[in-house]
Amino acid sequence: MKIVFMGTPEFSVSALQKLHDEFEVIAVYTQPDKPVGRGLEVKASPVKRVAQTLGIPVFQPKKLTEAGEFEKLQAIGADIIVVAAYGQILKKNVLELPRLGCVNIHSSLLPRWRGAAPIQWAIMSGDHETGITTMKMAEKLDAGDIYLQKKTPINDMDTAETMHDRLSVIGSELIIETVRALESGALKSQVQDESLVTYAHKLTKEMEVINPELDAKLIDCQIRALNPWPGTSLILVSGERIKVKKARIARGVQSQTSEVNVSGDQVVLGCKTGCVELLEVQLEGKKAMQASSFINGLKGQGKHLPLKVKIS
RNA sequence: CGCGGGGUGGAGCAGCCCGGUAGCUCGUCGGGCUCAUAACCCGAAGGUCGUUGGUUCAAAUCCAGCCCCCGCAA
Repeated sequence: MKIVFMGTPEFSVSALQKLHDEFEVIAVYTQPDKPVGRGLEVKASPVKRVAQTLGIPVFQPKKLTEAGEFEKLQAIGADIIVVAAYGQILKKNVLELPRLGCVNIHSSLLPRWRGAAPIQWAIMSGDHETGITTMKMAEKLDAGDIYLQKKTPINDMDTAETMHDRLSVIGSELIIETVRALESGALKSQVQDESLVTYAHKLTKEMEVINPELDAKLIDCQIRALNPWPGTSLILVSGERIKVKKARIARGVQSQTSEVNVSGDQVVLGCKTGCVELLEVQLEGKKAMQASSFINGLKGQGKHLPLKVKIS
């Protein structure tokens, strides 16, 4: 069983490792190294770094459709191609190349949340569960026939990060099952119900700003969905930006809408309905800190509550 | 050479420009007040001021190098 693996971010790493343990991964495709982070250092993708330690040949075409790339892939001679957040669209010729086809690991319960940010959108929308889908890839993005699915609940304190980590592991397990079943020819696929399709479009920086004139419930979902990236921020009337790293729905407290206040030992943001308790915040250039520490710091500087939040 | 902020008792900050006495808001410990308290009052412990070197009679403070943390942008 010869596998070509295509993936790029951290999410794909555990799948690659498991596939390497169970089968023969003969090549890895990942996005080209690019300048990233402070100082714009050129960095290899997480998948590339792991592939190299495993001694698997790495290919990084800028575009899989470039001249000569298809022939290279063809020459590798895979039985199956496994794709996990690779970051490139595969054309028909590639999809039809391997004997057992191209299989994708997608982190949602398709047909819900096709697209680039399924984990985040599931949390943002207040879904109570999400999961992993493996599917036979089609030309249309995330629209292929479903092989296997596995659910996992979204709990009150789950963030995109905790879900990402859990789903990454589930994904690696499910892809093993899927490949095994495909190998034995015992796997049936199921067409997606187009009437249930929703799209999880790409996240943007603009989504990080908290609008205090929304329900506390929605703001809580936003904070958990956008953690750790792009994060969520309160923009104060004074122009200061306060990143909210951790929060939860507050109970039994009140605060004026769009104001940050202290109620008992809680630091709360008044929303349209209800309040959100701020647990961990971060100022520009500062480390994340407990909300109570933040309040201590304010007092030390002679600043006073409440803090007014800019309404967007 | 992408732009920028920061490292000061357990936490968060001020002090640095204009070198010379360690400050503020909390926390901790002891005592007091109170029917009581996360409130109030009194007191105490706890800091090689990131690190190395330089300037100086004197450096948290000025200068140079190094280490670490973080925001923006990508």
